[in-house]
Amino acid sequence: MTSETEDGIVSNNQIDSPLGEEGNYCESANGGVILKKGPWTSAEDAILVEYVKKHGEGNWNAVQKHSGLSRCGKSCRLRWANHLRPNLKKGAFTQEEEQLIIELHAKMGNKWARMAAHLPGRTDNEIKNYWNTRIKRRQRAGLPLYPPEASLQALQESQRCLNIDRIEIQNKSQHDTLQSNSYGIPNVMFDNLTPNQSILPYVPELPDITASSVLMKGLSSFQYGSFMSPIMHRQKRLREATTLSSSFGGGMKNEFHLFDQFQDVDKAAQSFGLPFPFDYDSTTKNPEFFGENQGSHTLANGNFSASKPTSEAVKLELPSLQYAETDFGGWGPSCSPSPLIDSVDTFIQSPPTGTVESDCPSPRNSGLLDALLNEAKTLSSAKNQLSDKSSNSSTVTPGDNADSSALNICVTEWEDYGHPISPLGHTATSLFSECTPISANESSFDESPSSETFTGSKRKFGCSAECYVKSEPVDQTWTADREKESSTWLDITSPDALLDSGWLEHDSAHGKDQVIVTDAMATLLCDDSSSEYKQMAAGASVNHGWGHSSCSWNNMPAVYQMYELP
DNA sequence: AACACAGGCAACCGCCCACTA
DNA sequence: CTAGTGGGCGGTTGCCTGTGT
Repeated sequence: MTSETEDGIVSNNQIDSPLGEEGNYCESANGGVILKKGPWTSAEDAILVEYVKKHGEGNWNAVQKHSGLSRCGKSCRLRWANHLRPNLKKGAFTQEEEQLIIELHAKMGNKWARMAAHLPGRTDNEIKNYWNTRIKRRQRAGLPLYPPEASLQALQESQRCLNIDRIEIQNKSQHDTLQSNSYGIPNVMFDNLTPNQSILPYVPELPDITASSVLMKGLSSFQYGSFMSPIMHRQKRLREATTLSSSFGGGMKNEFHLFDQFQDVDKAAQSFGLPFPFDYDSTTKNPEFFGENQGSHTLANGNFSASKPTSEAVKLELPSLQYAETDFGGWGPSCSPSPLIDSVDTFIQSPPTGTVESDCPSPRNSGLLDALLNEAKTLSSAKNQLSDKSSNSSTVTPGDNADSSALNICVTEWEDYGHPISPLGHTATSLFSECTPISANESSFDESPSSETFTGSKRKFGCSAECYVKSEPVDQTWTADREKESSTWLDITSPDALLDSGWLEHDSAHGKDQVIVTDAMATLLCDDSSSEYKQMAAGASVNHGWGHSSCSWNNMPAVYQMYELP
């Protein structure tokens, strides 16, 4: 807590001594010097500012030696970065900043420092606090974390990323070395770059559906895999504070920088559950889209954030948007809500002990999903064939009504997914019903209207959001067609449903419950890889959930592990 | 008006990782 | 290989403020 208000009024008892006699002290690591903790005094600030003026930033541990300031280096660095640094903005975020934060978070996840790089004068901590507060608010209000605009933008960019990924992989397969360009990124990647991509200027536009995007499309249901990326691969975190701007501008150090960024963008968009290629217009014009996506967002709201080591219960840290939807639209006639939420949530809370990591050297190692993808890619030599097959199975046609509905998540659909044993403690239906269609003018991202609508008093937030939100009118655009669609939704939270749907088959002929991955999924995974997994799956005894698999569960690809039930 | 309570927020701490000498 | 350093991020703490009683 600062000792100084924004007007420069210094609080009492903290003015005179740089040591701040009221402060806490701790033993220094070196020399037994007592270092102060706690709030900074203005005198300390002055010392630090003076030091930085003289010596510049960096070498923070020298501050204490040279200036006599009884603060550890890190404390000095943080103080400088968060409070004393020139050009720091103080005060509330502007609407533009809020919007940018939302967009950035949709793309990056909890990459506060990187987000801060896009917000001059703002610090990562400031953004984090803002976001966490915002999350709480929206969770209570049963609102989605992201407005549709941010979702769509992130989605579009993610599609490009997927395409880039495809190209990169193709490039690798065609050239063992990356000598064609020093970064291993085809020149074509930048040819169609949209110059107005303020958020992700490095993301080029690439046309068409691709093998990897098809995979993503089909597997984006398992976005949790990639959501865990920052957790599971934290050790692989790359330094990229400057790469957002520098990578495209030529400052990129290597291809991994670039692709790590893609990975983050990737994660954001995998969750949208939108058909590919994504038709922006058809969806943005469809009011249902926004409202219905909320359902998943609401779900995600309930799952939000934080990370733990992989070996323990894992909480999600990526934006809810990123695990907002499963994308059965890519597999079936339309996009679906997130039937995996429950099961995946369970999965995440009790992940398999093994680490699903691909040996594939792809730089896009973003977690379970990427691991799967990499495996699939590695195993598959017929990348483009997959695209054909998958596009056949995913009959989404941009622009038509079916497509629009494919983007939608309807209450009734959610009711289909209301799993009685949801570990979330309530069904997806109830979660969805808590959310309210987002209005176009909510693009201000101000939650207060919702608060008023639902509560009239923040105090009332203490009550479950559904107490207030359920009174909101249900999506009136529900149609018979979509209701029909809903009957085709696959509830893969239940192995039975998988079995019923044909995705999995009992092999009762062998006298015991076995699961065989059907060709449909095989197609999705591409034939080569799936055949391998088929064998693995065939050896797994189902026992209502694959947790009792007799084959090596840890060796199962993430996509199958996701089916584990509570 | 006083009080209790809950939420918002700023700021710090601890852990971890990447980089570098 | 190791220690030092900088940096990122999750979590926590405590104060402030608004609201209801």
